[in-house]
Amino acid sequence: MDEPKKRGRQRSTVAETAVLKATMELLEDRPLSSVTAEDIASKAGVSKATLYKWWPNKSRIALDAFLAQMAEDVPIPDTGSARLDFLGQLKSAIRFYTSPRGRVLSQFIAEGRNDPELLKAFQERFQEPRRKAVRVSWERGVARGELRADIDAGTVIDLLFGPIVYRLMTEHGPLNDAAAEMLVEAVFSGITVKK
Amino acid sequence: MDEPKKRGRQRSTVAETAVLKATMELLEDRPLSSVTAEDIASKAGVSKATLYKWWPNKSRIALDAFLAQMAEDVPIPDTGSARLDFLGQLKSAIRFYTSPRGRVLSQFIAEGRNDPELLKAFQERFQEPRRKAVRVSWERGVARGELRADIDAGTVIDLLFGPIVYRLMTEHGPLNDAAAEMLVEAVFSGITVKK
Amino acid sequence: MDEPKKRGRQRSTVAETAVLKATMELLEDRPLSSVTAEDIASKAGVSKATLYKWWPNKSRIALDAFLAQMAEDVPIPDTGSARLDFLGQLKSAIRFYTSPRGRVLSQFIAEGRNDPELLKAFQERFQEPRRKAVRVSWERGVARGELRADIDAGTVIDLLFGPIVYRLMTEHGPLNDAAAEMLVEAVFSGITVKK
Amino acid sequence: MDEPKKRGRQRSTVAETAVLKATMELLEDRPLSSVTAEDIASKAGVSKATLYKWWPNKSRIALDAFLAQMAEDVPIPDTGSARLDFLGQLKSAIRFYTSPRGRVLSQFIAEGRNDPELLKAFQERFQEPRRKAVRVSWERGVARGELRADIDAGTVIDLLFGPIVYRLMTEHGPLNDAAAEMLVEAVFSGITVKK
DNA sequence: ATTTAAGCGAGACGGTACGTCTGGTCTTTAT
DNA sequence: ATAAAGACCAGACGTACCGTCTCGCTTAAAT
Repeated sequence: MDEPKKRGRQRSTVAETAVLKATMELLEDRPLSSVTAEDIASKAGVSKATLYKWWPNKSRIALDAFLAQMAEDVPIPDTGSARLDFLGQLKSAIRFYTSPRGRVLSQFIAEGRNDPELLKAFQERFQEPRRKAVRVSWERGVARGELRADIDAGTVIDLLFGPIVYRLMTEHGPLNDAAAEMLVEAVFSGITVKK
Repeated sequence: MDEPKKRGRQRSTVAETAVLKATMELLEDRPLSSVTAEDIASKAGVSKATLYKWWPNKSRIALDAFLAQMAEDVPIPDTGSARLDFLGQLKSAIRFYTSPRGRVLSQFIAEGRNDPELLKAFQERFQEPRRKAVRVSWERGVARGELRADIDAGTVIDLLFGPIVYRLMTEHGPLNDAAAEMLVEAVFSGITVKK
Repeated sequence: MDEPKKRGRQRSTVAETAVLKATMELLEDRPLSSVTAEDIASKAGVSKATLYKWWPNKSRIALDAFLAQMAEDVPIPDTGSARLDFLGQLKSAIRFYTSPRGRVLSQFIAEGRNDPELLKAFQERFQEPRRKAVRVSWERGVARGELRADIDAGTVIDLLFGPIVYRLMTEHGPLNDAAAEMLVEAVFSGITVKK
Repeated sequence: MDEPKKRGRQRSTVAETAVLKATMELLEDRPLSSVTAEDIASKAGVSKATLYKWWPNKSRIALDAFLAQMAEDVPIPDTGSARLDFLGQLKSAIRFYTSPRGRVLSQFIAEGRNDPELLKAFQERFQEPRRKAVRVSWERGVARGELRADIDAGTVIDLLFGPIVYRLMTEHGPLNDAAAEMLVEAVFSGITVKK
């Protein structure tokens, strides 16, 4: 590789890892707003200066911590049936969103309201890869002639994931396998009565 | 009436109105997190003590300010067609969400992550009445035989409004009349190819 | 008196007194540079915000603390003999400078090197009153015909107090009654051999 | 020569000189407290580690920088008149103290309040040689019968230099040739009226 | 008419987190 | 071995905002 191998002390991977790990553990316990930079620093055994040397603020540390423990690449199911593919994706999304680690996600969406940079980073590094995976399933279904070519992928993705995100944020409805199944059924068949 | 007419100086409606008005004006400019209690107090010509006498915290002032300027009751369209009813409701929701005043709404959902009380109040006083209006349309459609009786109203409401809230929170897709039409089309007809 | 009695909560004299007292106690133990604002706040049972509301920085708190425990007005001895007056003033200055509280004084002169505002305040509020008292003694001596009218008071004051301040700052010589007597003898009689 | 020529890279005299020069230039501009170790390192083109390898702390670098640019040995005037000798020494001291480089001196006295080691080093390496030179003049004057043998040299030195140091530290009076002359006149003749 | 129980504006206060800064140490690679 | 680069820790700094509190004034029902 063409790494020029910088002079001087190298960035401590130990410190970075410790920070991300400590942050994630704290976030599983309590909301980002109640985790302080000092909490992170002391739990990670790192100085606050180091935190602010590498990250612009607390939220970005949290985002990195969150992403670091996510699988690198998003699996794309291929059952041969678009419906089953989507159902699988929905169910696994729901399972993750409702896990201790996944709950953190709603914090980023919330924090994104006050921090456009964070929102952008979150979109690029978390949302986009996942939306892309769904898009692939969609295109396969269209290619197979199962799905309507006249609807755009973005609309469909939001149709499936919007309700889930909505429930994640406001907790007004169930988030479980049954919910996934109902959504998929409605989206696939439509809500109207067929003659 | 059964007002015992309390002794002493009465609560100043002038002050309350001024607070709600000032708050709303501030919220149209910048996010709740950057509006301070002092900002509100000084803009309203009111003391901070008065604020905290009547509201438990800043967010609840904001919520009251937001609700105060909303129409008392939610109109329920009745065109005779469930599809047109929903389309109208969606479009008007989108128009509101994207207005200066409507944008504030996302702040409450965000703030709700750290403040369960606020979330609850927001749900009861804002969400529920609107969801109820949609539910009425749904039931009319079912009664008319247009819509499937085997899908529950909650699922359908989230199917229509989830994508919009999702886009409101993360700004990843368009929020306009066209989006409303695409959503309604997909939800009504389903996404599969009919033979 | 015509104090219009300001509206709102009055400045807490309790807090102010506590701050000054705590600060002075800390300063008797260790140098200003090692006393932190937080030390003062916590020892005084006051918040850091209150500190910075009333004082621009730590040094000014220290100066106020120092001055608060000094006698309001400087006594001017009047023995009828300029020599005895000066000797008394010198001895009591030395006694104070070498006391735990007096040692703090050198901190202000030192800190004054980095903080012109502090130096100015220190001069006006501590030095000037004391120099004035000596000046009065000087003028009495001149009026009585004991002391030379052709030397200016400033020079004489510095001749008496310069050596003491010098020793206070660099600790290179004794600071006691004997030193005061030697200084006075030399200054009064001159250092040359009289025929 | 018999230097065993140690293995490895030799201590860079270039680096040392650069550090001292850079430090002195910085100190002529602004107080020691606002010159950071990093300022010195970067201006000297040297790493901070090198600084702390050769000097225990910032103040000691400054002291070395200050002393490096002073004449090695202090001239001892010998006009045959103690009064003229002292006057010359006083004037040249004042001229130096008020020069850009000389002003730095007050920083060491100030810093000495928090750093006894520094004070000690400053005394030994700067003060003592200068005091010794004055002491020699004093002894010559005593030997010639001009000056009183019953006053100790330390007292006289402080009588002459104390006022100057005092004015250097608190800037309350003039520091110039005229001041030197007034001091010498007062110290030599005494402040009392002779019959 | 007088009391008395609020309500209110002004603004001080304690608490607590923020993000910045500097001093001084340590690690890595280059000389 | 010594240097330059630069990451690192410790911990103080001064600022900001929250929500509470105290003060003295005003208002209006109850006496």
